[in-house]
Parts: sequence; structure tokens; C-alpha cells
Amino acid sequence: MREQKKQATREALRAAALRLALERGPDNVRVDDIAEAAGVSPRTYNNYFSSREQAIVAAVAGERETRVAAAVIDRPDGVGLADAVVEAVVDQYTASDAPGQEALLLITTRPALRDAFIDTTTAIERPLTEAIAERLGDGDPHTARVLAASVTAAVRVAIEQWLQTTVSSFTAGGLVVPSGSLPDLLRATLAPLTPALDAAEQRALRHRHR
Amino acid sequence: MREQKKQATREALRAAALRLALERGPDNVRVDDIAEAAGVSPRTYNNYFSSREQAIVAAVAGERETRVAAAVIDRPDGVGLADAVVEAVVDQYTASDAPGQEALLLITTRPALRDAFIDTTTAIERPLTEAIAERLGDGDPHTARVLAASVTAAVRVAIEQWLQTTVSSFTAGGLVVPSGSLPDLLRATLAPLTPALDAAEQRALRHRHR
DNA sequence: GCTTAAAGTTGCGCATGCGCAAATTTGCGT
DNA sequence: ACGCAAATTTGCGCATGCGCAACTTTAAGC
Repeated sequence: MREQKKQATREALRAAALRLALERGPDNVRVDDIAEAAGVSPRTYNNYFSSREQAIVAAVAGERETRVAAAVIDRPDGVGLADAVVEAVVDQYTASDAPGQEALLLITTRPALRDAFIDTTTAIERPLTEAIAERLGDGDPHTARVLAASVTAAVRVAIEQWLQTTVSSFTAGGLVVPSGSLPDLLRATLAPLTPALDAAEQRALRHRHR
Repeated sequence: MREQKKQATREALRAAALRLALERGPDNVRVDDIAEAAGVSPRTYNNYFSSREQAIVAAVAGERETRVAAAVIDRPDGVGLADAVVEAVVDQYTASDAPGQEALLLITTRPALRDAFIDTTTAIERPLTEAIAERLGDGDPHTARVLAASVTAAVRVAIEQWLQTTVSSFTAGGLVVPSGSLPDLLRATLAPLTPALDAAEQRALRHRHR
């Protein structure tokens, strides 16, 4: 039906939320304001976002979940599953850094926003499950689900650590050494999972040859 | 002996929440009722539990998080890390089944309670991180954290699946084959992670020998 | 073009979650 | 035993989240 209109209002809410948060500071924005700015009723706002923070964060997170999944599938078959996943994740998380630099600064300072941002990582789990299942061949969808959940959890750990070092390197005025760029952090946290990804890939290959 | 009282009220709230939920059905229990039954103000209730469902679910979950961690550490050194973790998790999740059988039945039916129960899995992550770090030797706490997060995620997947098949085997009147006992499900979901756990263990060993 | 059913939106009402500051309890030193 | 400081409980107020039912819009069938 009107998928168009639905996505349009969704986008309008995102934009309005981010704009208002940047203008007045996130604490001075009520849901009613966002709804009004987007031209919908407050009740409708809650049909799209279940919390006030979600809209603001969604503006930064964008459609990361779908892009990650697509990126995993798009890697050529020659690349191992582990590399495909890691690089796809890193790409999508570094790509989305550019647009909302100032927004990220805002997010890191408010605990509620930080939590909401961390929660966005879980959104990649479902698409990632399908992407991994596709690469493994549909032998065992169960394994794909567990691997996707693990990768998602590792990404969350990376983001948590990144946010933590980011904020402390601000408050401490540079005394704390930032533990590395986000890409490096992501690679580091995902590294311990490569054996699991490799093993699943090998199993799938062996299974396919029989 | 301040801790005593705090844990006492916590326990009182748990018990009251579960009792009332079983008596009247979970939808007919207000937070005020639980608080009153436990002899504290409603506001204090929220100092202990951040949602109405948490108290009910906590009565079933108990202190699982600490027990899992202890169980992991208690396994003899001869047992591999992977086995130690898997068996510790399985033990603690099957042990806690006995007490609240009827409570679990209640939980499976209400979506809000199901979600709250699923959320309890995340509580094991922090203690599990320390337990794994202990076993790996404090070479790289980073790895322990990722592994713990992954294990936690896998457990969550198992619980989700278990709840789903449980409820559908009720609604469908037995047409759906329950996909196995909870212990089996846990072992199955954790299986794909063993390569990662083994690899970390080997790395730690090699590192220790140098 | 008109009718009709489904999808989406809105207003209402209620309970929840939580920040804040005052009041109360607890533990400790003297 | 006394009083002080820290921790905890409590009341208050406000905004949020969401179920529900009425209302409006959209797409499709005839």
C-alpha cells in the first residue's frame, strides 16, 4: 500500500528528532514537539518509535541493518565467511560515521542516548542471520542464527568500548588514550569469533560435497 | 547488616510478585499491590526492579548469573573451557526448572513476561566474563568479554527457541513437535561456539608457555 | 463511480518509570 | 549513650508507553 508514505513519515520523524535535539539539546525535546514538527499526532509517533531516544538514534543508525546484510552477501565467494562478515560490518559502521559527526558527539554525552545507540546494534541480527544462512547454504539455519547472534554481541561490545573510551577521553581531557579507531576495535572484538565462523564454513562445505 | 535487609526486601518483592501473579493472573497485578504486599512504598519497588515484569521473572531466574559463573570456575582444570562453559550453563538452567514449573507456564503465555524472561539471560554476561577471564589467565580480558557475550547471545537464542516451541506446542495442541528438551537445545546452540572457545584456550596456553 | 474491507491514524485513559529533594533509617566514632 | 554522616526510603510530579476503540484514509472489487 502506502509504503511510500509510511517510510516518509518515519524519515520525517527521524529528521525532526535529530534537528530538534541538536538545536535545543536532547533534554529540552518532548515527544510532542517531534510529532508536531513531523506533522503527525504524538500517538502516531509511538507507532513508529517506542521511545523518545529511538528516533534520534535512528537518524544516525539509518538502515545499517539491511546494508550490513547486503554487504555480506555481496562479497565474492572466494572470500571466507569470517572475512566477509568482518569487512561488511566494519564498512557499514565506518561509512555511517560521516553523516552525523555532531550527532554522535551528542549521543556520547547522554547516557540514555548511549544506551539507545547501543541497542541499535541488535537490529542487524535478523538480516545477518539470513545472510550467513545464505552463505552457508541452508544446511542448518540454527548455526547461522547462533553465529549472527554472536557477531551482533561482539559488535555491541565494540560499540560499548568505543563509547566508553570516547567519553572518558573527553572528560579526562585527553589523558586517557583512546583505545583505537572504531574499525580497529571492531576487528579486534570480532577476531575471537573467526574460528567459529571458519568451522561452520568448513562443515557446510563438507556437507555440500556429500 | 544493611545488605541483609536489602536482599530481604528484594526477596520479599520477588515472592510477592510471583504469588500475586499466580493468584490473580499477571494482568490483574498492579505495582502498587506488589509494593504493598512486600511492605514498601511503590517508589521503592522501582529502586529494585525497573519494570513490573522483572520482579515476577526474577523469582524464577533467581541468582542464576552468580551460580553459572561459580560453576564455570569450579570445573577442574582438566576439562576444556568449552565443556566447562557448556555444562555449567546447562546445569544451572536445568536446575532452576524445578522450583517454578507453574510460574514458567504463566510466563510462556504472556508476551511481556516472555520478553522479560529472555532478558534475564543477559545477566550472566558480566559474571561469565570474569569466569572465562580467570580460566584463560588474564592475558587478554578483551577476548573473555567477547566470548562471554557470544555465549550469552547463544543462550538467549536457545531460550527464545524453547519458549517458541513450548507455546506453539500448546496452542497447536501437540501438532508441533517440541524441538527437544532445554538441555539439548542449549547444547545445540552452544555447539557452534566451541571452536572459538577452544581457539582462545589454545592461544592462552601458548601465551603462558612463553 | 460507488461500495466495502483493510490499513493507518488519532484521542483517551491509565499505569509505569524515573528524577528530584525531603525525610527517615543505619552504622560508626567518640 | 549521643550525634553525625552516609545510605535508603518515600512522596511528588511529569513524561512516556501502550491498549483500546473510534475515525479517516487507501486500495480493490463490482
